[in-house]
Amino acid sequence: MAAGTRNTERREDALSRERIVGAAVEMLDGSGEGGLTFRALSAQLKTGAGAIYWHVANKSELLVAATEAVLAGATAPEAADETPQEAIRAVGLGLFDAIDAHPWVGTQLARMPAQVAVLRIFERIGRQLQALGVPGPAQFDSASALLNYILGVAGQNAAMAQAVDPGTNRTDFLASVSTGLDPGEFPFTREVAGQLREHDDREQFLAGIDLILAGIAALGG
Amino acid sequence: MAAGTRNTERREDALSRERIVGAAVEMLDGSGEGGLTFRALSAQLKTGAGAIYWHVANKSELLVAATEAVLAGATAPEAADETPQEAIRAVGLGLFDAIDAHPWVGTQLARMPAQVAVLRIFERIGRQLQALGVPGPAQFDSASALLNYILGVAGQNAAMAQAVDPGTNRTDFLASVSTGLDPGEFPFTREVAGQLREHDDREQFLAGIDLILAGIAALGG
DNA sequence: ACCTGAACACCGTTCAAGT
DNA sequence: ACCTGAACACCGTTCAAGT
Repeated sequence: MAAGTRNTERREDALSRERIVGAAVEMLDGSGEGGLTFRALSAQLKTGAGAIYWHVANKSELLVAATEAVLAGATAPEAADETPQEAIRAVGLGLFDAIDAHPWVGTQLARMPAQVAVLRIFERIGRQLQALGVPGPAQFDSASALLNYILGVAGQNAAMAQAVDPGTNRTDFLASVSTGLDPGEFPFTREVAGQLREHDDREQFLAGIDLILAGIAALGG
Repeated sequence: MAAGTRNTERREDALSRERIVGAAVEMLDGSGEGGLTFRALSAQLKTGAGAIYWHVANKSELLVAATEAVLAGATAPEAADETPQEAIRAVGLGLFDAIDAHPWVGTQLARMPAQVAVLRIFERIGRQLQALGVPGPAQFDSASALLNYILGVAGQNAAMAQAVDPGTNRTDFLASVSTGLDPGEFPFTREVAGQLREHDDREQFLAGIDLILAGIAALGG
């Protein structure tokens, strides 16, 4: 019962769904999507591989649960004094930052449709659009546009994090890719790559949201 | 040398990268992402599993090549009489329809960053924005917003196609999901689900593009 | 140069058997 | 009720050996 001095993992008595999901999140954070294995997971939890299946149906369900676990903490607590636009930006940023910290979440959101976590984002966006006064028929299209944009960014960020090895940063990677492009075929891409230095992914994400919000305002009026 | 009467697959003499990629596309179309296997592929090509590795480095490269092969035919031929907005819509629709026919392409685009196919879309969008007169500093953000939106839709469509079994349609699936949601927690989502009947994915996709284009026009001054 | 196919090092998942 | 761990049916990839 006494805690060991240098023993990091405490010997919790029973296996539980929470412990399994927690360990899965840790493994996903530490070694990426390929790092999560029922063998590695059971080794870390000090059980047999099949024990996990008593608490979790399969790997897909485990990934969904891990995504939920991460996103539960990512949804900001709805400040009362913010405008609908600010609220939408906050929802987006919460997701952006969560995926920045856990890139595998981005892949997961893009893979499974109508996941509860995705529906929750959709719901929050939709309510803010209603508060914003977007007319009924346009609400569906507007919420979908915002959600799809956010999921698109999420997916690209996740893909980038997976492809670029942890040492180098994204900007260097993209810059090197674009330098290799044929100037005749890719003039725009190469020109824009020059602005990569003073470029911030997070700011660009927000700029995109503002663009869509401006469009909603323009068409709704 | 004479063609068999009832023999569907002609016995082409040599294995080649093109034949491999072609067979891979067929298998992906027919049995989805999980259906593409080096064993199944080599069986259909009537060779050993390892033979493929002489023409293709690994499965990841094969998927990229298959995506390129499909998208090569999807890029519309740049009509001369269309406005920049129409051209952007056309690029988007070409991609939308290609992914509708080959859902695995959507997943693939979301998975690998800076794929040539993606850069080609980015380039075409960017050039149309220049033609539209979008000021230099805003071009990068605007092109990124459009690309991320398009990729987001692509990913969601792909996920949907993978999750819903071929028999049922998406609308029924989404409707049944939303009916199961707690009305107190998901009022907007449930309300919007009622509009699902008279809803068209393709039209909603275009509505989103128009929303972003309107935002670009509004912010561009 | 190109192909064969057995072998290697893995997977997710199942299931009899234990406590 | 919960856990164990061997076994099953797969994977992608490699590589000696063939032609």
